[in-house]
Amino acid sequence: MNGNTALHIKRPTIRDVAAAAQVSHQTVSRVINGDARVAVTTRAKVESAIAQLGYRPNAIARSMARGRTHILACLSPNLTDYTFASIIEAAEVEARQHGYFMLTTSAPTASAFAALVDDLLAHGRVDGLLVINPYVDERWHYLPENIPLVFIGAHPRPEHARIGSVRLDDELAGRQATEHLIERGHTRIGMVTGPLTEECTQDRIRGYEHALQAHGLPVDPALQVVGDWTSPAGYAAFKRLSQQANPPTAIFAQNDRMAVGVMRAAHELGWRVPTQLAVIGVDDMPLAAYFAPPLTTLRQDMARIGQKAAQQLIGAADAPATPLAHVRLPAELVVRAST
Amino acid sequence: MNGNTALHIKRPTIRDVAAAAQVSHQTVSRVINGDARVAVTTRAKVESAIAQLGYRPNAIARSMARGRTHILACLSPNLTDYTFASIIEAAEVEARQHGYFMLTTSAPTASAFAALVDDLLAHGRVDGLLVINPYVDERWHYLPENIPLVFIGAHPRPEHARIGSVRLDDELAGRQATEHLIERGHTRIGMVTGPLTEECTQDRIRGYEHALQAHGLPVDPALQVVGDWTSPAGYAAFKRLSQQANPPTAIFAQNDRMAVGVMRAAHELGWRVPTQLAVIGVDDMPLAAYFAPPLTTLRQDMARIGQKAAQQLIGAADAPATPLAHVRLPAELVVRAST
DNA sequence: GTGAAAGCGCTAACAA
DNA sequence: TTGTTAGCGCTTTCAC
Repeated sequence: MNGNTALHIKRPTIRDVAAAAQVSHQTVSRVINGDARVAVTTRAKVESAIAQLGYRPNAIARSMARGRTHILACLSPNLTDYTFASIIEAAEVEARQHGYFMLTTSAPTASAFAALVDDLLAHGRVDGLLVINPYVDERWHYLPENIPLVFIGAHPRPEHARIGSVRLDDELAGRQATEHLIERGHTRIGMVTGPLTEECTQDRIRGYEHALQAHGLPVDPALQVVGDWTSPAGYAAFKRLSQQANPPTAIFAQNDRMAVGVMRAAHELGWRVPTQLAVIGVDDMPLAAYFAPPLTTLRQDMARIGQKAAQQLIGAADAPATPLAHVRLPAELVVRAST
Repeated sequence: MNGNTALHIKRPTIRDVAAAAQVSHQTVSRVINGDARVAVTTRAKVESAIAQLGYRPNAIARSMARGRTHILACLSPNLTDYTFASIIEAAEVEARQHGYFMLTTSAPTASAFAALVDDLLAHGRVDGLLVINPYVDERWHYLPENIPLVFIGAHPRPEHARIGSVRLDDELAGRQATEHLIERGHTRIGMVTGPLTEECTQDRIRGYEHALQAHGLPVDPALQVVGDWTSPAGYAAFKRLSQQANPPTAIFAQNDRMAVGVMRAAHELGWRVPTQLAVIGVDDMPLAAYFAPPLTTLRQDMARIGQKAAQQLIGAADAPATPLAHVRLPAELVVRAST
């Protein structure tokens, strides 16, 4: 058998099996769907015919008849961000264990997102949607209404009822990071944030401010710089912060990439980390331990986030009445050498 | 209109449109498929009915009738490796521009791969397969025969006819890296490789050896250490290489992550980079510029690889007779401060 | 327990 | 140029 002939072999259908087993195609359908109302002997006959012909049910035909595709889609701003990729990978694995496949798509802008949702949904291709960072821009305006939805990394706004969510407990993470720096004796703690429009940015800010207040430390707006999650943003932020009359002795960067940018700027300016400047990030990306010095950070359990999100979505896809939950997972402090 | 009612609205079908426009459903089909044989007036009537009802063709029904799904799948060892993720992202964007969606799946092991292929293919869910790193293990044994296939990162073996491929010109990259170090004056150049079973590892080794020979330098097996693409492997490799009586003054790491591991080990041992040890990697991952010192590397154009691979696969899916090609893309030297 | 009939929404072949 | 008639492979009534 070679590829050429294989291309032209017509796969057996339920009717071929029925003919071989000398039953109706309906009985075959019952067998492959595990229907109890089939005599043992009949079932055996059918099963042997299935094995003999190498029959496999056609997923498209099933989707057609049932009105469900057993395909989920994940809409992410991109696929290359390590946190997104890890979440998607875990979600996909979980989905597959429940008999679902995952279509992954990236939509860098709100309008690309809108087009994507339209394509995906209007055509009835998917049974549910995982949306990573729905509030990263205006994309949430284009959310569909007639399909199960689970957000990752954000809590649905009040107007979005019936949407599940899974995310890091960002406020707690902000508090943990800040308290760790306070415990190390720092009192002037700077912060590099994500974009202010993102909910997790706001939550991490809140955690930071609560921690300072809880320890009787002032909240100085001059110590906060807005970034965009990239290393260059962290780099620029510290160049700015370091010029202050009374510069910070520690930086809480809201993610690892910005933390790395901060360290690079500090290095260029001749500041030693951690003795002259302590730096802490969030995420625990795989290379965190390989910077100079190895980065202290708050580990986010991406695998668990993806898994939980997929579970919720599948629950809702399988049984539309399933109530959706809002899950928050804690971060774990990983102390290395940058603090 | 709220989510609840939307859930129960039955989407209009081709027949609803036909009724509204007072034509046969077949005429509607012709209109939505851009068939020329439709009178202008009829077309206008149909189009306005479509607009009015908000009709959208159902993709599943189309797949059913046409026997094609317009879905491709990408099988990757994982989704989190930056190079894989970039390739997949680009392939997905390209696919979507041609009306295809991309199902992404990760199969860490050969047996997971086999199960996946079986699920995907037997059920007739996809029109083509992108396989990243098919020779990473025994997974290539489980390749399907009756569907267009494109490999990424490896050239199909002779027994796999009719399979396309796209990859980096690994031999050239190995040569470029080595020659760059030679130009810097190094004569004892160590190498940390990927797993020897992978084709790209072998090709990069070949490029390295050719470069040495071309410059009259000896090929010393004691200077080569096998790694597994991870940072810890690079770290361990240099710890070993540094203990030699006559240790190397430069290291060609076959990817950036291992290069970073090498730099970390060197740092711990008190070797200064690049004065006492030059280090070059391959990939140009986004954080390459943020290590200490910033990493010199050979940039791999992942976006282009993914795009080319998707183009080939789509060509083959759209017209099965399309000949498949074997594309090799050159790497680009990016000089930073580690050499 | 089993089978016959109808239909999911669309495309394709053939008529008109 | 348009409409009619058959399916695609399966599930879902509803009989028997």
